[in-house]
Amino acid sequence: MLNQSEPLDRVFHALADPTRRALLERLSLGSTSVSELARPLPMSLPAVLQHIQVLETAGLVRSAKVGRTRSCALQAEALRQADGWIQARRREWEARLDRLGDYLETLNGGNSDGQSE
Amino acid sequence: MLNQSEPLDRVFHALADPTRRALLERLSLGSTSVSELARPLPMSLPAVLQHIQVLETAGLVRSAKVGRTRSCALQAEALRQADGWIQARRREWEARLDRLGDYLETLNGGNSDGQSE
DNA sequence: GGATTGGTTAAGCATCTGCCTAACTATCCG
DNA sequence: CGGATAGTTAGGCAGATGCTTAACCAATCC
Repeated sequence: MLNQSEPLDRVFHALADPTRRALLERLSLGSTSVSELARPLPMSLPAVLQHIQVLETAGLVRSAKVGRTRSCALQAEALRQADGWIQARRREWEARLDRLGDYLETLNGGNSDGQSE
Repeated sequence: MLNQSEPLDRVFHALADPTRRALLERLSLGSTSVSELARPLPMSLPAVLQHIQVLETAGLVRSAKVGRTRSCALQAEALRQADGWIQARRREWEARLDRLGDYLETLNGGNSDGQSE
């Protein structure tokens, strides 16, 4: 993709990085500052800033500056979107996998009569 | 990240692309072949192949060759991992957001006494 | 057997990512 | 005021990504 314009793109992309997931895990324990977030991480402050910006653009984090420190907090809404997509898929295909035929069908050559409903 | 070694990295990365999500949505209707998957997409067959390989590496799709066609099917397990991570986060922070103090705390400067438990 | 259909491999390219360092601004402390 | 602390901006670089075209292999089909 040249640029990830869709919200889901941004959310999943944000979640695809272990550093960013670590940030979210830390934030799920409570709001905190940028340098506090950066402390345990093996990288420079600017790098952490960039990760936070990615999270913020994805709508996973909101932040506000108070005095000279920036406080970051989680925002649940974006997660719900990602969750919603996954849930929809899980429902669809777990239902389907329950129908025994699908696996056999796969072994047999697939799309012969794949979508029997 | 230089390479995404962890499973969650691979799964979320795979989900971050709209083409790949479209493939999964199509596959959630039933197993099918590579060229069938490629037909509605505005890109070359090799490009679709690469997307499928990404999905397969992430454990979201399994495929097998039968005759000269390759049949692709969904695999639910990897999704459950991604889902699991999201659920854990949601539980943590939605519980937290229920505690009214957190939002105020954020507006007030954050990590002052952030993790009150 | 030769053309077709379905897939695969290889090479190349523009762009994006994640990181760094250096330099700069904006508080807050004494 | 002067120094320390917290964050921000800018520029740059190595490696990953998403795509393309061209060439190639392998089952079918006639």
